[in-house]
Amino acid sequence: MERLDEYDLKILRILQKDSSMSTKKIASALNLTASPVYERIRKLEKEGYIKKYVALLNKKRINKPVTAICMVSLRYHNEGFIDKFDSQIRKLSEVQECYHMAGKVDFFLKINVSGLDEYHDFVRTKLSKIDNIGVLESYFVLKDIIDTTEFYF
Amino acid sequence: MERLDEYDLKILRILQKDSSMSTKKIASALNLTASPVYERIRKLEKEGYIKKYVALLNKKRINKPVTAICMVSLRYHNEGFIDKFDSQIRKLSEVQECYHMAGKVDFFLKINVSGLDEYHDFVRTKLSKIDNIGVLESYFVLKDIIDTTEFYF
DNA sequence: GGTGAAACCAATGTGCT
DNA sequence: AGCACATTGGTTTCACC
Repeated sequence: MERLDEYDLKILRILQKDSSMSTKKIASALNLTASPVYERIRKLEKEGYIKKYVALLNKKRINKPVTAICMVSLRYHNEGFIDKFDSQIRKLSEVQECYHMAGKVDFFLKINVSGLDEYHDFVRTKLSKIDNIGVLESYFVLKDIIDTTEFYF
Repeated sequence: MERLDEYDLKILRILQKDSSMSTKKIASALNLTASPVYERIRKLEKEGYIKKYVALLNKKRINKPVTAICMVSLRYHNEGFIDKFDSQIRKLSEVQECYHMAGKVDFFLKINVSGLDEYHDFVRTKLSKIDNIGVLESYFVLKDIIDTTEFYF
């Protein structure tokens, strides 16, 4: 599929809001029958538009109420050091997002923990043990204003 | 999560990795039958551990390859101004995450766009139109190192 | 590309242990 | 709490348009 038509876009918009909707229900929302919707969804999966289906959990309910944003800059910036940071940060399961950035800050991290004690422990025994960290600044989330996985199109 | 036993935790771990797994398949992974697994999943939904089920899309495939992190600080910090920022930022569909922070930076934003032109436009015609913004700093993602919705427990 | 029917199989509900 | 079985209803395929 080289290009998505309006039906495909609508299917993607629905599925990224609620993937538990049945093919039948999506079909009736689009004034189609189940078969073409079923085939389109399969195609969107196969061609990589849909990465995966997941359950989103309530972080407060599962005892990870504290979110921190952490900005990291390395001391040295040759390729080896960046790759080394990459491979070490991937092992830290508290990190939900980590982006390599352009500019003064090298990495943004989003970290979920049960409380400040666990965060302290995370920084002390895990994050700060990674080689070559120059600057490390932590910020705590007071309130989630927007937190979605949807893309607008 | 005092009320959750090891089965519940395993179910949550599976569903946040892949919610398209059938009840039967989850059951056989836990050495159980479908009925108790089905009832546990219902309970986890009803009691708010599971917020929703969604499809995660491939941002490059759907033409939103550029991610920016934006740090915003307000000029004035009385309650009215914070609420006003809150209600105005929610209307901007490019923003996938927005957190109200403790400390020097007031808000972190994650923004997805099709390219730098669209980002320029977003900042010029939408973000900078919000009242009371003091500092606005943008950073661009070079590479996603970790980008998951899973919580580790 | 879409429709509708048929076969198949998972989700769901009940009753037993 | 879990298991087994029955029913409902969604998924998937396919012949036809």
